[in-house]
Amino acid sequence: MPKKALIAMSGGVDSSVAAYLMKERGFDCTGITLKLFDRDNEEDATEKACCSLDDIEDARNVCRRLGIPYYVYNFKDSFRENVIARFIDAYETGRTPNPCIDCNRFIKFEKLMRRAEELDFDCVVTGHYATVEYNAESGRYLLKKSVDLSKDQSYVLYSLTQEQLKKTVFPLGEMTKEQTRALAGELGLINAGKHDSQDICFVPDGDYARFIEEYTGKTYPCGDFVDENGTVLGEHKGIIRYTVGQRKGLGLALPHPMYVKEKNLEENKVVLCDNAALFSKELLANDLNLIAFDKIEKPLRVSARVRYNQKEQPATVYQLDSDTIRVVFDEPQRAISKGQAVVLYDGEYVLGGGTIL
RNA sequence: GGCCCGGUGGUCAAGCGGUUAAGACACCGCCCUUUCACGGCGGUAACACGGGUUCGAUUCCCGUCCGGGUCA
Repeated sequence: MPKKALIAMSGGVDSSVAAYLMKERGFDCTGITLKLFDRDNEEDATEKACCSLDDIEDARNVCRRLGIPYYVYNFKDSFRENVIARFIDAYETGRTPNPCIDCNRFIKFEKLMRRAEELDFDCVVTGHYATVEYNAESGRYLLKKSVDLSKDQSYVLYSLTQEQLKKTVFPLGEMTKEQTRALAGELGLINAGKHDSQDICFVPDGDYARFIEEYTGKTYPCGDFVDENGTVLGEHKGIIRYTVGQRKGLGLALPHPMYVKEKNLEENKVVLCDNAALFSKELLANDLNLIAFDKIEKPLRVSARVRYNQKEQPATVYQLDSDTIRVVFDEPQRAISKGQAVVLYDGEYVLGGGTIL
């Protein structure tokens, strides 16, 4: 009796090849696409974002070619609740969310995984570039970077629990992106040349601030840009439009480039500074999820990232309580932003991570 | 009203009798990127106006207009 695999397919190359690989490995595969939201204007839905009709047609096409069943699951409600609402809330409270992490945490590996269990699937499969490895010694499932470090997505998967990792397969973890595309080409998959997704999937034009305003029907008032002394430098266009470390879009002509240092919600002010003032040495994070062990008993040396595309930085981690850690970097880090994730690594392994406070 | 100073791209700001009229910041595009950002590369864009002087005026002179300062 072959194991049953549920393949989460976006319509892109990666998950399509993942489906193929699982089939090759002898799994009884079923492809599905999550319908996460409705597009307002379908014409706008370029290949940049998922969930368009084209993407569903591509996924369906691939499944037909692979000879596996295909379904579309409607997860719009939970996506709205767990991803979009949290995304908006974060911006409204002065943080900078990472919706991809929430989508993995609450949708793909939570809601979808539960659905898969109900339907007696043995595992959930995605096209992420990362690897799950069982460690017999510790009896734990470990999350590891993909061999293609340039495409590694372990950062956005740090929230996976042992139960989730146990039932997760990432068939692309040992492949490079080039190999994936080449294989898709050999197989004649319709999306072999389709470009990678980017931007926030539910904000296809990249203007997330406009999305929030349209979605909520609110407008976010203008306020002052001030320097670190409180001197007014200009007017900002609504506090949701800025994130710590941001330079572009300020619209200010000053002698030097200026960056967002922090956002003051109470006074609706955005504080600016020069690049050097953006660095800080430590942070607190909650939403702690540890993968490699249950808790951090004593100060732990790690390398850590505070943003998706960042080189890891040496640091020491202290666990403060079951949900909170303190991370002290050896060298000050630039633009640590509330709402982004710190992810802790030991070499190729993800130890865990949390949401920056 | 008199006197003085200044008016160069969106902003700031070089320069000067003959230049492709710098640069910075902003803006736009591309690249990077399954978040937001950072970053890299490239791009659009200016001599207030009217007269002179000169072979030639952004540059010198004179007016006009507009700022700022100052003096009864």
